[in-house]
Amino acid sequence: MNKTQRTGSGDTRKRLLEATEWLFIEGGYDAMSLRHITARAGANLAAVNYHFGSKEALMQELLSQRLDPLNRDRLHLLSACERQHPEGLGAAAVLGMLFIPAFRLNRDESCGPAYMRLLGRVYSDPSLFIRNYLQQHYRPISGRFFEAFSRALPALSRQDLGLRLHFALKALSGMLAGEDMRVLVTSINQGTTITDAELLARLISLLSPILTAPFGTPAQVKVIEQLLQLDGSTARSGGAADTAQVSDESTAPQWIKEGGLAS
Amino acid sequence: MNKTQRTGSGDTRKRLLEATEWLFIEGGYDAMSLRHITARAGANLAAVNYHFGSKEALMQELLSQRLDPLNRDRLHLLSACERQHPEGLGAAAVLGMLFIPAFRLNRDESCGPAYMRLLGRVYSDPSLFIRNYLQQHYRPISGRFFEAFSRALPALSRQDLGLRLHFALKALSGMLAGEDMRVLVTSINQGTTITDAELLARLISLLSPILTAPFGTPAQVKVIEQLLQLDGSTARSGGAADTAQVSDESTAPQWIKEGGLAS
DNA sequence: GTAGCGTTCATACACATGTTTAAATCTTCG
DNA sequence: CGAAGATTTAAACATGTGTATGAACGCTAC
Repeated sequence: MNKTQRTGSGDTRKRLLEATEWLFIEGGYDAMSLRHITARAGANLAAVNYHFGSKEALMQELLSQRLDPLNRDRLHLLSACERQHPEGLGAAAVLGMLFIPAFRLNRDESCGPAYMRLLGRVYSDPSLFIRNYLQQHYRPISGRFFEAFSRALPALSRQDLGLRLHFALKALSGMLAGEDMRVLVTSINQGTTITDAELLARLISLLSPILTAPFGTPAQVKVIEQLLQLDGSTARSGGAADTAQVSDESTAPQWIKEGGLAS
Repeated sequence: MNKTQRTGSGDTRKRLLEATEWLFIEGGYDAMSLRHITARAGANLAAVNYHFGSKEALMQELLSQRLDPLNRDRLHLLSACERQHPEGLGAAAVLGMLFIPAFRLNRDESCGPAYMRLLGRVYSDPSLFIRNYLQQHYRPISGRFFEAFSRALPALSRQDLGLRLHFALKALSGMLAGEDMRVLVTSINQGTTITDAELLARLISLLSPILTAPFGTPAQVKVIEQLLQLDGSTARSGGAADTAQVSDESTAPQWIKEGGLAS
């Protein structure tokens, strides 16, 4: 389909892709206009439609370049690990297979200047086009990993597992997209940067409880039920009713102490 | 400032607000144009600017109507509970103070048709206007709850706590915004709907480990380090190198078994 | 009835978006 | 050189957006 495309200065294509990547990382798909892209790339407005055909085709090219190697590596790593451990993998290990290739690629300069943030944007972008692209191009890999998680957590129903996975990945992409990675990297002992491996271990530590934590006990449910059934009189009356209303919540302390992790 | 505004048919204002709420829930702030709003409300295009002054003012009015009571209830509930339990609250309890008012308001028909989804949209909308509004109107309450969490989890540094809270709330808003609440409500024992209290208990069960889970052990970090340092040769070479490469990962099984939760 | 006022309406403005066109320019090779 | 083809350019198009204007409508009170 594509001709050789190797004449003249020729790097306009590359510059357009670079500018697109930056602007997408910074603001997402909708906030990234062709005029911004071409201005940043030092190219003419029509260049995008000449070299790629449309804005969506340009974005598709970028996503393909960035995401295809990632998913290929993920599948390879997962398959290889499963082959090597027929006794089964734990949920944390499967999470590792999902993240380790991303961290590997993040080290290559060839894979973009801020690979993690790019990934975060991709997974959390609200644009219909991006969501459709992901749904189409990620079906095989997501199914593959779902099966792996399902084997690692046989006690969970498939619906429950889907819910928890969705929950975990939403948290992750929201984190990757923002500036928060920096915080995650340099936090805790303030100032000292941590290695990729430590960062990865932290991520897995935060995410795997989402997959494995048991649901609330009947006792907790009962306490919450009582808290819920107190009509929200604070909203209507003034402030005097506060103490009177809350004195009804005298059944709470057991749960509050039971569920809490005081120092 | 506002006049009594009580003449003629007069319900245009209300219809505009209702249409705005629906369209915001369905697509977010940017996807919601004045022409869509007015068409859905059966009003003229100019009606928004006549009754509210601008699109942003209209949205601000909606957010104020929906969010102000929520935050007032949250603050009241937290203060009352703290007063009643001077020995301190657990992290799960503070999470409860954050969510219980939302569930209470969700029962009122007067607070909109899909209060939870509205909340999810508000917290996850990428529009600059919405984010600024939240940052301005939520500073007191977020600071207040941060202190409560900080007291409940004194072992965590403030940076660490901020990170984990951000993480947890990203997961939550991503979940609320989608259709996934339905799944959460009707899942597990397929078909049987669960009560609000059970749902709330599940949410807290999923979120509180994010706040309390310890970070990865040095042993895990070491395994991950080794997995990371294998160059991603799968990306470059063909498929024959797979088994050879992965045979280097023979140090993994300890961690994989240690970290996993096999049936 | 008619003046006044709140409300609705059709319309236009200024701007931003993705896309297209045709001319101008550059590069390459016979 | 000079023709052919690839690339760049400026300009326009069609559409969508929030906002503003001035005329028309409907009701109330004098």
